[in-house]
Amino acid sequence: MVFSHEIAPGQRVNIDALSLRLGVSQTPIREALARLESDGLIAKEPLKGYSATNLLTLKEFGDLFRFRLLIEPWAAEQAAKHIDAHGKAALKEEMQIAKEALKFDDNSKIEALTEHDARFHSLIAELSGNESLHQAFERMHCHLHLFRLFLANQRNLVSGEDRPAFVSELFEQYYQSGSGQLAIKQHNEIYKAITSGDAKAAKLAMHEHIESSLKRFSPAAEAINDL
Amino acid sequence: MVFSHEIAPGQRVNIDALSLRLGVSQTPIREALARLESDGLIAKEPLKGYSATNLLTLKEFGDLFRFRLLIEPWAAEQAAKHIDAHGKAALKEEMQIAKEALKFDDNSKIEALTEHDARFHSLIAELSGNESLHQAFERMHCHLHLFRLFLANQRNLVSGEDRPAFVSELFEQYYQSGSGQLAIKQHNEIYKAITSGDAKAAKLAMHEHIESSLKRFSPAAEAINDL
DNA sequence: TATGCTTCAATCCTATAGGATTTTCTCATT
DNA sequence: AATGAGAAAATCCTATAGGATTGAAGCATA
Repeated sequence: MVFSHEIAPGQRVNIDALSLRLGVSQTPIREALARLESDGLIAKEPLKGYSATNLLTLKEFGDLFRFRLLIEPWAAEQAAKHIDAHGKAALKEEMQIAKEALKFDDNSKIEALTEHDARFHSLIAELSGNESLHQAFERMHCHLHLFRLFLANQRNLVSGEDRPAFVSELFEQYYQSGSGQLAIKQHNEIYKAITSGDAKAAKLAMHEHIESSLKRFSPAAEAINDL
Repeated sequence: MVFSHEIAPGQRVNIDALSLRLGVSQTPIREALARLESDGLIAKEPLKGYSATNLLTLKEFGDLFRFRLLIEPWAAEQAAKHIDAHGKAALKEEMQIAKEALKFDDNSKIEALTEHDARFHSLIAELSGNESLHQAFERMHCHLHLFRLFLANQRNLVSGEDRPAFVSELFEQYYQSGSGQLAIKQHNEIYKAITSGDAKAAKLAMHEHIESSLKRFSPAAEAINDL
């Protein structure tokens, strides 16, 4: 419900209402909220209640990408060093899904590519073989994922002239057929480097991909920060 | 209770018993366990119950240190770049505590230095200015902290001849007055580099400190893994 | 008209009880 | 003596009810 913005960023979460809505009692609701709090998706104020956390601020957005630039190129490098048949198959399958997704229509394509991107980076974190890195990545990545789902949601909700310029720009530059396959091309570079065991190339390709990503999303992050 | 080994690694956690023991009902117990599960300190098996997670395996131990080698030198580097008066004061105070702790007797010294080490590294992660890194560090570090508290506990519990060799060796090498101040010396190197704004030196000093730490603790990690 | 106090509603927080599942113990059979 | 089935105990899981705290509305007074 947080990811689908059924519970919007900043919105308060009523335990009683959720309990009725989902047809379960309050105890399992409270457990779930406690877990989400650990993930940073829900904030708790004692004696006041729970509420969904706000979207990333501009600083948090920058911190997240600088952290990604620190750990993900290394993860790709390690993945290239340790890659095996099982890992190759998993990567190949994920790339196949991405290629199929490019044939979808706009809305479906955006949704499919967003999900693909999350799985692709998560997979490489896993293939790094370092459990600490993998866990750290997963915990961090859900915030970025939420950020992008928010953008996709904005594109669907706000139609025509009311739609903020940065939203239209972002999606036309990124997801449309022209340069829209850019991310997939970059993923493919990373994929080839890892499966061929070229650690150095994998590291470099990941670094460039994340920097490219940062440049694309920065205007959106700034616009959201000013809201 | 997990940190103090009142709940030992691997031991099952009975909700009813905890509820009686702490004088509260089951609901707040369940919430706390849900949070600890997110931290990886407690594991849940549905319809079976909760139990404290086991100590780090040898692989997890290695993963954790390789991850530290990736993020902490960078954190020290960033801290040196962004250091301000407030940060300098905090670091200075922490180093002062460490120097005082060296005067304590054996048991108190070990306890104090373990706590100091946790705070020192955490502080630098914070001073890096990167919130993503700081959070990732905190989540990971509690496992290492638990690992070392376990060692300190072993030293207290197992007396004389029954004490495993690696436990005695570790503490004599590390905490005793001879080379025991090694970690503090290394901390001091890092401290000086950061406060003087020498980013390169801070990064290097942190890297060497963690590698040194890894060498000291590896025998213990292997021995525990074989238990 | 603005400020402060009181009262009421909403919501969180906790406690207790009952149903469901798992585990363990006992007993009978091979 | 060992194995399998059945029953009982332990434990988890959920639901409901009541106490405690917070926030807002209403009223009186300066």
